[in-house]
Amino acid sequence: MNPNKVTIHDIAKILNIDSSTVSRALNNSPRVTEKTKKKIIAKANELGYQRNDLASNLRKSKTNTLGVIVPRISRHFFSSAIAGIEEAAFKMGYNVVICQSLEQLEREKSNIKTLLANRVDGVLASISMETENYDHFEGLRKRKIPFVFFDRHCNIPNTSSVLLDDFQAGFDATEHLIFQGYKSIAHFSGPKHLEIYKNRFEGYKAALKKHHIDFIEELIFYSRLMEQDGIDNINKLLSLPIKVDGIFSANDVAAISAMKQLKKKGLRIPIDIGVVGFSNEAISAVIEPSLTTINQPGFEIGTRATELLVSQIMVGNDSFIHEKIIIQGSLIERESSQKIKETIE
Amino acid sequence: MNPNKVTIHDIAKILNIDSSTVSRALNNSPRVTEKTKKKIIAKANELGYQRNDLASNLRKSKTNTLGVIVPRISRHFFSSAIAGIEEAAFKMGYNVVICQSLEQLEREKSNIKTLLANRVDGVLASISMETENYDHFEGLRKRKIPFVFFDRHCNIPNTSSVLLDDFQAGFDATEHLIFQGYKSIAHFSGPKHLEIYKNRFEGYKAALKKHHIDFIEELIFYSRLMEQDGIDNINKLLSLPIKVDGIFSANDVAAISAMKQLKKKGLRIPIDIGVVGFSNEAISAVIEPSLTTINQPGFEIGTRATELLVSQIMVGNDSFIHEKIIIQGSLIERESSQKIKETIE
DNA sequence: AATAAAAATACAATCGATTGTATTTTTATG
DNA sequence: CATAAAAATACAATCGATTGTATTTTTATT
Repeated sequence: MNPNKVTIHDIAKILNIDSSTVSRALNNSPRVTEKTKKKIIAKANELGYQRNDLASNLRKSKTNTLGVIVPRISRHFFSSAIAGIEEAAFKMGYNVVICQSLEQLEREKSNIKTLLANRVDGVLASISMETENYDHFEGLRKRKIPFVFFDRHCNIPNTSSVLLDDFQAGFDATEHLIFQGYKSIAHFSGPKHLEIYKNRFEGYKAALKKHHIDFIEELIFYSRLMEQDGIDNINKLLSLPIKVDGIFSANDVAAISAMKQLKKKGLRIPIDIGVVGFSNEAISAVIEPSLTTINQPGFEIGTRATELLVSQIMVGNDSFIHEKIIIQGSLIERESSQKIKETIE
Repeated sequence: MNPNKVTIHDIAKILNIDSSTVSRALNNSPRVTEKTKKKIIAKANELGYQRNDLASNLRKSKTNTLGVIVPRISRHFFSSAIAGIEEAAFKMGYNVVICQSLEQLEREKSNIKTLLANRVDGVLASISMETENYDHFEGLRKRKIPFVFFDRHCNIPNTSSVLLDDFQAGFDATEHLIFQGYKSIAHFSGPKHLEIYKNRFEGYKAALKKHHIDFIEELIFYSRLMEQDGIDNINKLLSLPIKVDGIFSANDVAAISAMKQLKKKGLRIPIDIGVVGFSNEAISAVIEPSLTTINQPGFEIGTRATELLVSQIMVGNDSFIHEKIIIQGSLIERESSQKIKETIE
């Protein structure tokens, strides 16, 4: 017999008992004697029985599975968040299904459809850069499937999310540059509709204000913060009539390509210009000069988001407590912004 | 009504037709009139109907889902392989479920159990460093679930796999060092039982032999090729009575930490010692000096493996054609091994 | 208009496990 | 030993979709 086809009915027939007893035995129900349980479990192992979760989940209308949607799994922040999610989910008896939107709205929509069709018990999501319309998430809500945003969230009422304190991190990054003596600081921001970039930008502005530095509109560069964008931003920046001596980039990828371009143009980092990134990608510690950046505790954000989600699944009705958890990032000071030290040496 | 609870029976009742007709209409069966189809689809959309794949898959005993097991999604090679897998799977109408073994045998086993319970149609796997026993894969075979290894495979008969030509790549890497004038070349190898490391090692030996360089057992360092291992290897290597002027590391991670340690010990790369890695991690292009390495075409390996797996699923019986596909890697020459250039300049 | 052929739809079993209720068996008590 | 109470197991419906077969309706032909 193909062991993949072994069902509780086969076991029941062989042992001449009812399949309901087999089911209960395999689920360790107190309604079955130890003796019978042993017999059943032994036979199940012998036949290589493997429960069919499709049938089980269908009957229970519960899959014990959480869906995760991230822009890309290869980004350091997301892969560590996923590690945290898997860890927390496993502890609480949940499986995890991972989807990538690859920063595309259409993919994100289709991810949600797939998760829906597979009846996941809840969804954890970090939205794509293209996502400006949130109807697909409203669809989840209509179907009463709890969801929690982490990091990149949607600004829609009554949703739970676990977020980095992007304002504070943006503030810290900028103030660090100011403390180091940089005076004319540009900012590389991401798509305007994304809350995280708005908040990092607001933090930047607040730091300037605190230190009585004029905010100059021309020093803000919007892009998708991809590799090419960092290069383009530098080219634009160098053609400005204003002399810039510091850059706070809202991600590391753009910061790193910007540094390369700066070097190519003959500028010295951190002496002529200081650079601070955001996310603490693995590369940032290795490049030369190493990149000062904000560390986002991905693992913790993942676990917290998962715990929040599971607690909402447990409650099980509409009366979720829609909670926002704010996690603090931390500035990692590296070479790319050490004007003081470099100048002294 | 909770839209998540809408079934074909609800639609059938409302329209006063049979649920089988609804099912056929939604699956675009020719057995239903266009007029009826339109009516049904309209009502389905109105109610926010979403097929329950659990029920559908249970009935069809086919999930249209492929399971993927990788050591970690954060490694560049694996995330690009996954991109290739998703691309190919999507084209052929399959979903993909990703699992991480985190290099642990126990996790790998439990991944297989989960995939089995969820009745995936096939499995793509790259085994963990701990995997020396292949019983869990034999379990898949017993259940007649096709599987294909990619990159890190098991050397068991009658399995399909898509592999890098590790021998050739190891040969090329080593010969490149020899061409550059390095004469005493050490090799950092991985766990002995993994085929990929065996083959890279064999390639190394073959290159030495071709160029009449004696093979010296002491110059082979086995480890798990993690960050710390690169450092440890250098310390051991520098304490040898033999002067080493080249290193071929079986992965980039160990190569990079080794370079750091070499620099710390005052050795100049590539003048005093040349280094070649393996895998072409993103960091390798960015560090200084940039690392010469072997590029593994992850995306292609992913698509090829997926195509092979799906073809075996299609055949559907035991008579799989167990195929091995060998893909060529390519040497990417960067600064860490350019003795010739550096010496001339 | 009658009737055969074809088209459209309805019926009913099925996938495999779960679970409330009913029945049988065992144990305890007078 | 009788009988109630408790324990163990059996029965049967159910989750939601699919699909082979049966039935009804429509269309075509004479």
